[in-house]
Amino acid sequence: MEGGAVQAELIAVLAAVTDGEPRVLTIGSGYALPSGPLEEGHRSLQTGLRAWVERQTHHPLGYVEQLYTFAGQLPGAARGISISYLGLSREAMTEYPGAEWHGWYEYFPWEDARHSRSAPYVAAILPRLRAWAGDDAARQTRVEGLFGAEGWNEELVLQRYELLWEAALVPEARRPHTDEGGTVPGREMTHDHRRILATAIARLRAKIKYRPVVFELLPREFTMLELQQTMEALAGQTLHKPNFRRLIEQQELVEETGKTTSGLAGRPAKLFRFRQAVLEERGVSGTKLPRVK
Amino acid sequence: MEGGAVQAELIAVLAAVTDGEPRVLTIGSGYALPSGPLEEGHRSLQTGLRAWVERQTHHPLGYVEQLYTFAGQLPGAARGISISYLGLSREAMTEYPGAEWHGWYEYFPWEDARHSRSAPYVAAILPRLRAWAGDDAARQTRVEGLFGAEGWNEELVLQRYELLWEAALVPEARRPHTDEGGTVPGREMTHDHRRILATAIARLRAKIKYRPVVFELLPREFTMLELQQTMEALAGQTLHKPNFRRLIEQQELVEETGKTTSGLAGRPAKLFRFRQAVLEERGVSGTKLPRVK
DNA sequence: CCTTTTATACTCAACGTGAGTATAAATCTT
DNA sequence: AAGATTTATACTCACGTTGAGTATAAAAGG
Repeated sequence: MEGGAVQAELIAVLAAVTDGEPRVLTIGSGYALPSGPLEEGHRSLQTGLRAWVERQTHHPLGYVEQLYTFAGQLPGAARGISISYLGLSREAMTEYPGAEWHGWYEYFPWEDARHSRSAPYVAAILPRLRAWAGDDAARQTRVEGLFGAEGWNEELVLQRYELLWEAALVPEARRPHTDEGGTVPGREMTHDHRRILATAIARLRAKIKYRPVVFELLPREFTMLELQQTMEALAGQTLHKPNFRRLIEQQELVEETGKTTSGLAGRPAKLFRFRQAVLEERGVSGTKLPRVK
Repeated sequence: MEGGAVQAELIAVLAAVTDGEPRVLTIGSGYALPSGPLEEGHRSLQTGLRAWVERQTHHPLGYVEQLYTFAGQLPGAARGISISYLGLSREAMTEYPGAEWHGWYEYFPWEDARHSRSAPYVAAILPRLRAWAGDDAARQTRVEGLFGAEGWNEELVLQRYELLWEAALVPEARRPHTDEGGTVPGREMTHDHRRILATAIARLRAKIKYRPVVFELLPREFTMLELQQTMEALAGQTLHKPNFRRLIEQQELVEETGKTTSGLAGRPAKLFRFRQAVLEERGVSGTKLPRVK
């Protein structure tokens, strides 16, 4: 056979939102993402991925989309290809030993800008990045653009992580694995898994704005506040309540169920469900080009 | 070694726009995309891709982004993984034997909606799709949503191709390779290559709206009309001239060079170039969420 | 009964977008 | 050379979307 055959590793980022916290399913005490090699029996890449996730976590896999493929070091020192996926789940519960859900801001504390929760982390990171940048104008532009005061862009999760890697401020960037000079707060992961998680968060933050995927994370019936808080958890940003409501309504994404909540403090909230039509109707797409005729 | 090792095929869609036509670089008389297996010597996937494209077409590879990875049938009957890429090029010229540029609407004639050029193709396709859909409501919804009269969405290139495949209206869907019942106009390609091209077109049509990638396709200096016609060629749509101009100006993507065209009919046009700052700066991202504070 | 809490409705200015019109400055035609 | 043609560029106006803030409704809690 010509050309070198390689191992193909399948890696899953399975996300859920519970109690207003976005979580990710991990193995190895939060140190790794569910993953395993593509095997002969797998009829497709997604089939293989599902098999591995269910074997390692006993958690079913619903909505799935591909993230990225890259060549890298695989477990076992072999060179191979890693193919990563993002999955969305409604519940973050598991009894299976070894499988744990972790809040994803444990891994990226600087990414949770709700009520300036990330402010202290950013404040601690910035001087270290500036020191690293020194007189290099290109580095300065990147540092200020990604972590600087004006205009935090919540979609640039991966770029921020990669900048911290380049500046050797995350443990994964240290070879050999020393803590000399110190690193930045945030849970570490094996291999490239934290980078893959960053890619997943970035993708999800971008996607919720133009495709109705939040639905995959919510129960069938929910209140406006639950919907908003789920979005806020993902985006790491607080949203303007009346305008959020208006946005959802004018897009006709949801419909009333007729039921309301009860037993909680405050006025009862109407329960909504997503309109089935939306899930079928493809398209959407906000064109940004001034078409004619 | 545990787990089955597989072949990894790298496939490139290299696009350029010349004379108002978007073109794609092919081998095998327009029947295939440049491609080849990942080899031991390749330091990364992109390195491997570049090697193959240059070997097969002698064309250099500039801007490149990953498209999609899937498991499929590789040339030589082996099972393996295909990793596809989109590349952008400024010129569509090559002297190398076997390498040819082809207008991408040769492969998807129904996708060129400039001045209703695709209208006759759509008119021919629709009744055949409707016949295929029959009484199936789900099929009808898809047919009308993708090819129907109201609201042609130019980003759904892949979905339209896949629908034609399902309806067995493209030759690639016929096994064995017969023309019974007839197919729809449009150049055929080997394996999944036409599907990959569809993915590339869809990606590019989506991306030009929120990232300054057209620049990779234009010479360093260009007129507003050249910029507009390049966008129109990609989108397969005609655009409103004054509004297009306003859009470009208000986004501050370009700056005047001071020079103008000459020798051509009509009033001389100012020459523009892309602002260097844009290429660096840009986190861009138009948030669609009503953030607060 | 009044306070607190949460839900929901409404207002208004600023801005972006769709559509169309008007004017400027070249070349082309006869 | 004059007028027609072509292309470039500037301007207008209505309308819908968005950002920001305010007002009212309906429950639970003390």
